[in-house]
Amino acid sequence: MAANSKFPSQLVFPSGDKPIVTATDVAREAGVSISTVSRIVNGTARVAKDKRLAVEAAIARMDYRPNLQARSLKLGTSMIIGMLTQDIESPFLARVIRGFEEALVGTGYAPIIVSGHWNQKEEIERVGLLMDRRIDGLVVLYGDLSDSQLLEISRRQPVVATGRRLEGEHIRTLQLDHEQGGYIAASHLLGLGHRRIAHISGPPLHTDATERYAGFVRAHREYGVEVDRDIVFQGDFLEHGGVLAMNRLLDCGKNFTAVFASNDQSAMGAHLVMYRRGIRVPDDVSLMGFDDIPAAAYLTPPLTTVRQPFFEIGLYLAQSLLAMLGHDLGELTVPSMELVIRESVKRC
Amino acid sequence: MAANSKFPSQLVFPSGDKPIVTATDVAREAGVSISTVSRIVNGTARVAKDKRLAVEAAIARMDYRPNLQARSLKLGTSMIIGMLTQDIESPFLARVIRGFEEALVGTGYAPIIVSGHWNQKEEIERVGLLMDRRIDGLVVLYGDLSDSQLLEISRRQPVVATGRRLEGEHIRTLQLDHEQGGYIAASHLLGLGHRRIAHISGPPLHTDATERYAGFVRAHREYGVEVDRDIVFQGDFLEHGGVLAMNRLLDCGKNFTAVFASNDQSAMGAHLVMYRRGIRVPDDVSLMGFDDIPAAAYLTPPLTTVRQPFFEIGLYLAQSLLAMLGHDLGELTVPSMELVIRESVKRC
DNA sequence: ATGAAAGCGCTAACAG
DNA sequence: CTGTTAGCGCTTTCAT
Repeated sequence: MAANSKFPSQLVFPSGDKPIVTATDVAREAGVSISTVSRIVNGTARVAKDKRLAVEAAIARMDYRPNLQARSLKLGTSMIIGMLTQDIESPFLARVIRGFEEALVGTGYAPIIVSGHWNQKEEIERVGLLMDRRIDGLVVLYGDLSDSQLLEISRRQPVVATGRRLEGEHIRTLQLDHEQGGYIAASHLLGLGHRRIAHISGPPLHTDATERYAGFVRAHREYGVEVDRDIVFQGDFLEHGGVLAMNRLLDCGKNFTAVFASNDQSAMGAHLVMYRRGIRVPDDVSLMGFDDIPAAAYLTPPLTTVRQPFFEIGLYLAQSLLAMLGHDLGELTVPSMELVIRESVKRC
Repeated sequence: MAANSKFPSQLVFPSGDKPIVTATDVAREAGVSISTVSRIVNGTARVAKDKRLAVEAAIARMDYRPNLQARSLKLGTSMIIGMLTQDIESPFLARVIRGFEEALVGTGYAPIIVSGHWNQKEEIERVGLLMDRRIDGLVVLYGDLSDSQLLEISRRQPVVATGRRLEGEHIRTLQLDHEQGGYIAASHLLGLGHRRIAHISGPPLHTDATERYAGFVRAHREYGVEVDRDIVFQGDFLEHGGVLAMNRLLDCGKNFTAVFASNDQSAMGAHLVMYRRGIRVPDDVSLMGFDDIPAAAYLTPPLTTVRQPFFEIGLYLAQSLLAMLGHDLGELTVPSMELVIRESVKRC
């Protein structure tokens, strides 16, 4: 069997020393036609037992693996899903990706991830590259692409996006209720007796951030307490923005008993500033975050926050996309936010 | 020009409503042959100005984008690089990926990332999937693949791997000097007068971890102080392992003035335990980490640690791989570790 | 049940 | 300078 030790001349050694074997090679080795090989590999039709055995033996012996690119070209489907994320280092985006990835296991689809770095031009370019590879679907995790750009993109392949609400035939969006999240956070503080609550906001154009603030305002209204705009300072959803805002807050001379940071990363920055200035959390001031990133549980004190179900968001996105691709996965449950009480907030 | 409003019948609408246009369509539209289109798109040869203009106009008008899969099939190169990571949520792996990604920008290569979750079986399967897509190169970020498996894989396409040392024609490895890193950490503590230094180790089979410990031991030897094995406890490189180890350490009754955690995540766990038990860092005990993950700078107090240049590691890996793929990028500098002094360690 | 042949979209000889 | 043609590796009619 190992008798034909000389390889057919057309076998190539692309960059390694191991020949790359094609279905044609397997067919020759097994003494059948290439169509038979294909049928066996894909289980597309019945094949006589002896041939099947011969082919399977050849496949194993030669270590044949079908070329997915060729198959894709023929089938008109790449089995790859493009993911546009903003920053692969972001703790919460990473968790969404992880959930998405998890849902894809076993489906044959593989994600290819590109980063846009919150830069519209870059995002467009990267998505273009993805589309050049004929992705079967695209998931857009936040970012600065306009709604109409997204709609246009969805004319090529199904799109699912987070952080916006959008209607379209080949597009699905997931937008959690951030207003409600902000409301939950503020209510918790208000319910514990806090009446002067400072806020570190997010990027002014980021709707997730502005909605959280809106919920913060609504909670105040319900409690009949006025929000003092003098103690809301702008952050940028990053740690450093949190330190800047917290410093300004402390320097403005106004008093307050709690601060609601628009996300955990801002809260971490604020926390550090208070540590530096000898302000104890939560004894001197309570601190509340938003997101529940992995590090939140290991701050000292562990951070009270509103949990966004990132992993489940990833799962949900994958399911929505798969559904548009014709894979039926039954009911989809929309994840919701929930208060995570730890130790950075105390009764006022 | 928009006169021919009826599309050629063979145009298909895969899952969107926008026709997918091929080079053939462009050729027809511009009144030239398909090879001319190819030549213009790739800049492969001189083409008469009028035809070039006509083709470019057609491309713009029809919004043509070459099908990379087809090109790959023809060229025998996919322009995709596979990355096997262990956990996309790991703060340090994410940074390596980011560096890698950065180095790839503009090269035409795109990474596709899969996770192995520190599970050999899973790793093999994912790498197989990657190879089915005929990746042009593979980068292996740590993991449980054996050296011989890696060598075998490198017979198909160039491989670059971290966390081990390995020789092979189509394989390059990057292994930082963790022994030296451990030495740096321990020396810093010893130099500040600490004589009883506890250690939270990493996974016992993880060579990075064992080497760090070896460096820790060497530093002690040089200072002529004995390491007390009773105050080294095993962790797992994760936060929770850090809390478990720290609790055991505190409960064992032995005294110590500093703890060297084998990585920052372990240090975070240990830090939380001390916070809980009212032990002040660094006043009561000094704490030293390893890695310098993003969160390290925002612990309270900010964590003194040994920085691993993850971003640069990513860059380096990309360069090595690109070099094997025939792209000359000049000198490669091997990044080294360095002490990052913050506030979690003080003189004893 | 199986083989021959066409063709997915593209590039690269090879002729003109 | 430009068009014709032969595949890249695969799946899938269409005959047999």
